[in-house]
Amino acid sequence: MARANERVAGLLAEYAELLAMTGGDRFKIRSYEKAARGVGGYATDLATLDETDIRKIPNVGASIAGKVHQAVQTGTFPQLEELRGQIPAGVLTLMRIPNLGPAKALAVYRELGIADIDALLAAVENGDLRQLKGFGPRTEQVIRTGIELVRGGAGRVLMATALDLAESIVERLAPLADRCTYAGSLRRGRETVGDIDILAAAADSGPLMAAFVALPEADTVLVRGETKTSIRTALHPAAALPAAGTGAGKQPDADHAGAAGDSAGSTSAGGLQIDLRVVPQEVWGAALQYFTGSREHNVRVRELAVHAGLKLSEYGLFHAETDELIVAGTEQEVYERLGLRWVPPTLREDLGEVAAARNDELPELVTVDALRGDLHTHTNLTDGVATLDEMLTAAAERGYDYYAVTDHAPELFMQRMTLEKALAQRERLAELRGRYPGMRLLHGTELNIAPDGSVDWPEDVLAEFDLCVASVHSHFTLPAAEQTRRLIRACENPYVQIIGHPTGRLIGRREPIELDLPAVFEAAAATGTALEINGGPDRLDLRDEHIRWAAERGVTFAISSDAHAVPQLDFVRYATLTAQRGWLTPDQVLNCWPYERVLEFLTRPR
DNA sequence: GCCGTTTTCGGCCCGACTGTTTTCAGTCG
Repeated sequence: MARANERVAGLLAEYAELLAMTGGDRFKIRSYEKAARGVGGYATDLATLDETDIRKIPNVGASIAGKVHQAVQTGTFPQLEELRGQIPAGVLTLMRIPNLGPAKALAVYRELGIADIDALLAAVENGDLRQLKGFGPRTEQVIRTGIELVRGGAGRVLMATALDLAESIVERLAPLADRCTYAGSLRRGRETVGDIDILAAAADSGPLMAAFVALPEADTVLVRGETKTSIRTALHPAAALPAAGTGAGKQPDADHAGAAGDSAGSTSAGGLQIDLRVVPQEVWGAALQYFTGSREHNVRVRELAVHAGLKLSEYGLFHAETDELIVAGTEQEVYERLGLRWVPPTLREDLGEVAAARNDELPELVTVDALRGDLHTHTNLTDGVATLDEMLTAAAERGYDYYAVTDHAPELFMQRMTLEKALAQRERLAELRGRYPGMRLLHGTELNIAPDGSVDWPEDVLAEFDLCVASVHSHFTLPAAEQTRRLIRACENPYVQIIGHPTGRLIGRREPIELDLPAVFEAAAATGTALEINGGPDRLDLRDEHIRWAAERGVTFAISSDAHAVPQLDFVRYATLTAQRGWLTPDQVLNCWPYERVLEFLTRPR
């Protein structure tokens, strides 16, 4: 089962939002937001803690510890229910619209009775919104485009959220099946998914279907059959925030692939459809291949079958004329009988993988196991919730050969970073070196790229860091030409070795900055500046197709967690899936290299 | 409501931007 931490963090964050709407004390609101981050980022499962231990979580004091304890036991706490009673859940969903915060959400609810996005759009269309104080024509337009952004991803959930849920369900169903796994776009590692497909092999589907509809996640049973059963998870405003995200507030949503659908929160798995299909063990491979997709990939593969006088379906590979079964047991057999190497699921998008499989030219894809270190992480010196020691201990447990701490730099004013703090951290890091004999410790920083492309701190300070990541954290709306110049200049900075989350997008919340991507990729390649693949579940930045473009131009990449808490070190998993979708091999990924080669990359004259 | 090499009160994440203002409120990173 998934940890209680994410669920409870969602409740605390929801309570903070409701407090913000009802005019609560702003420092109290901040406390709940911080507590939500502390709980979500805490390494230990809340379910195993008593109230005394809960108080040891950062930013959790006596009052919140009591509520957390109650929430673990009962799923909620009275003060939350009290506020839920005052504000309809739909009003919270309004806050997913960019530039629409608690004050404006409450205003449209109180003044116009608007409690969902549909009603808000209607009010924009008929001009009602303009009557409200503080709502002018510009606000109207901002809300209109914001609704488009949110709608674009409606009904889809982030890959990380879906993976957690799918793995948890597979774990519970597996004892009843010969084989059980998730398939579909989730297995292909897409950044968001519209539903979850679970496949099981069993002689008797009865017990599996019964267990499936009895899952606590099953709010509604949509279809109940012998071979296929579909459920829908409950809509719940609670998890309206990123599970272990770095900031409370807006909810990430979904991607470009927009589908019409309900307006439920998407970072939560609320309102998500889950299908379970049960097949005989003998056809496992054919069924898994079929239900993994993509549709386009399967069309291409079936085309090959037809040319060979065969036909392929979820039941197996057959002779076209005699209907004689040839193979169906494993995916490998299916692909091989068609003259193909087995195609990794992350490549199955009909983007050249079938031809590559036929010519034995598939890339040896990068894997999580191939990662030797993490080059973008934070601590509680800035906006992380774990100490340096805690992060290092967790990194060592992962078996990393090297690890970089890259806390924020002074120009991100809210983090109150100073040179003194950075230098003190560097000393502390030096003291800790002896404690981790197998892991090289790098002292880095995450710089801010100013609109003109310059970064924090003078050259002599930058020169003393082992590693500088540079990222865009402000001025997201400059024209493309200026943004392009900005990033190229950052690449040209001899002290900047990695560009962090290069496009700055937040899935479903913020569009990428406008860039001439080929120009930036060429600058990165020419200057030997690595581009990051950030594993934050709502970032995944660079994204899959951009990685491929950049790789074609000879760019080197860094697969980074950008962890702000111990559990978030796992975010490299999502970045790695994304890197696979960009066809990357370990040799193209900086942090798959041995330490000596990384050091050479970081220190070579530029 | 949390927190304390300022220890039980008085601070707390600061500054910029934007739209609707006539001096500021809301939102964001």
